[in-house]
Amino acid sequence: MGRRKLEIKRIESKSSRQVTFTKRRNGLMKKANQLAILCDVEVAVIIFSDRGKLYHFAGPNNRPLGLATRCY
Amino acid sequence: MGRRKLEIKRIESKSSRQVTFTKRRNGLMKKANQLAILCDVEVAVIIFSDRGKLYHFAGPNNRPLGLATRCY
DNA sequence: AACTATTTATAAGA
DNA sequence: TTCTTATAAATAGTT
Repeated sequence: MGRRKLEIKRIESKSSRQVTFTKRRNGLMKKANQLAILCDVEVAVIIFSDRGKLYHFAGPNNRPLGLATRCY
Repeated sequence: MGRRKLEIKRIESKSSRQVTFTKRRNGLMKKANQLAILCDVEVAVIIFSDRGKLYHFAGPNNRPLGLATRCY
């Protein structure tokens, strides 16, 4: 989505990969949150790279989104 | 997104909620999968309703997406 | 289940 | 790296 169609394969450039990661991570979190609210379900998203981990679980009741991510 | 802007709040109509759930669940899964591939990270998505659960974890290596969902 | 009118996400660029 | 903008993609309402 954007100026040009992007082929879905690993982005070789580290800097580009980092930029795309940040943008798409935010987008995914937003979508997950919307799904949770609109459809009244609980959603958790976990993302981890091979070098680090962070995680965050869905909240106590049935609404929040959990997101975990780390990128190097 | 779509014919009209949708306010992000619980969809009251059960049938509409179900339809939206299916559409957006698929969209979220696709986005998660793209993120995993493009950015070379592992992603898991878990969705559960108050009535049922299904879950699926990220695969053994660092690529696949895990998705779990159930909607009533 | 399909179809589009629109909205949203986002790839490049600035 | 934060903002902009052209374009691709997702999807709300409809058929």
